[in-house]
Amino acid sequence: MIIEAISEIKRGVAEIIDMERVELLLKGYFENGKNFYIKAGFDPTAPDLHLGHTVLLQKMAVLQKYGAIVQFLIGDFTGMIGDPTGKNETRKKLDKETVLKNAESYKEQVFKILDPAKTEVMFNSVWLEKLGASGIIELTATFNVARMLEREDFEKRYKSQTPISISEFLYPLLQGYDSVVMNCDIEMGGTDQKFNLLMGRQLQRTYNVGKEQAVIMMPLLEGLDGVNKMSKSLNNYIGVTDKPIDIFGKVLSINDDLMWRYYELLSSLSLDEISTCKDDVQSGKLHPKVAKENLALELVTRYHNEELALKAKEEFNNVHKKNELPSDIKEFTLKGPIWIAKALVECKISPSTSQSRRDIKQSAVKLNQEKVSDEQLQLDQGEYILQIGKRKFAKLKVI
RNA sequence: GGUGAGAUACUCAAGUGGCCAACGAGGGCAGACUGUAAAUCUGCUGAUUUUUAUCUUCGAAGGUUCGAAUCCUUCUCUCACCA
Repeated sequence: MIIEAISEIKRGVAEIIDMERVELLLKGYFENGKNFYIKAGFDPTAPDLHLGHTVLLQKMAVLQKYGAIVQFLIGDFTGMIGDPTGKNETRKKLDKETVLKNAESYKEQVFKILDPAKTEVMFNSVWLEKLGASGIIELTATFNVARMLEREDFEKRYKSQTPISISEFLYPLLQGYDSVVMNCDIEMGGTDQKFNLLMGRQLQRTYNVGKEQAVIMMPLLEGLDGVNKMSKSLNNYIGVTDKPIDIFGKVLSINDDLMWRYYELLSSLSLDEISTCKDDVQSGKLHPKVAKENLALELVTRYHNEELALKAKEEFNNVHKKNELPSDIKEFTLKGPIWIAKALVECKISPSTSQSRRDIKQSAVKLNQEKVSDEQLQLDQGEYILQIGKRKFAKLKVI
């Protein structure tokens, strides 16, 4: 029983620090029904969860089955510093109202995966605001600059002469302090969080809370481009609230290598099933597109339902194979006569008339499924379907 | 506090008085080929119905000049060395 649990927990993880502790916690649950706490921090600004987040959430859901209570921490205080991991940018502090609203939105999305009965939502401003200057000084005294600079991204930036602000040094310290206050047993995060995660362990020791958290790190899911990590700002993400057709389409647009990565980290298929599937594709028994469709179906089903998933597949094939139009094109009504380049801008499928002209010149623009070659074209009264490239559509009524 | 170097479009990075809306690379968009995949090839990539034109843009504000990303002054920010 425990052994099965362990192998399920280990699947796909990048690294576990202090595996003995994890095993101990599991043992406590299986033998005495003792629960334990798992902390995971989230940024308060972006309540749009995408599949990159779900890698982590799915793993937490697994742990919930084995006695974990998830401490879902919303970093409303640390959020204003900005995590130095990756990009650096000092953010404005959000007001309470917005934070609470975002939290609600988080819950809505998170509970598609996590068990609400075993989840506590927390805000770190509750204790960090009370910390005060003396508390912060005490905290900073536990660490030295050289150690801080050991951290890979700091080191890189330091060597490449990219500025690092002092406040960024504070971020990992505060995140670590969260662990002290929350008294958590395990903290989870992406591999890019390693330094921050270890900080919690370190500070729990320094502050003598009587335990040192184990750390479970999940790999970062690559975004649709297959290179960068999935993120909202790079616009290479699949959101859990995306429409079925969008999830389906986005999954189909990833390249074949990436598909296996997604299978491994997102699918609920067992590793054996996945490797069989992979073999079949390699031997030509299974078309890679079908394998991709199966994955897409699974994901749409998870975040919507099976019926919608099948519908999305049908729609997708209609649009792209048979060249039909998608079913839910946005509609606009404009006064005519109107210049086509302008109409494209008004329908929000082109950023400027200059861009429209360029697209027309490259015969990327279609009017009622026919290529447009005259960039001066005026549209009179009537209904039209405008299209740029393969993905941008709009329905236009000219009055 | 002192000295020196630097800031160019989404990013990196050329350009040191007119030929600069600004080389090149990456990214992005589009076309061909496909499985709306990848790879590859091609075109485009500030704005505007004055489109072989006009307007705005090379950290900010002024100045010199017929003309400035380029020269001068002040300011802001970054980095390095010294203290």
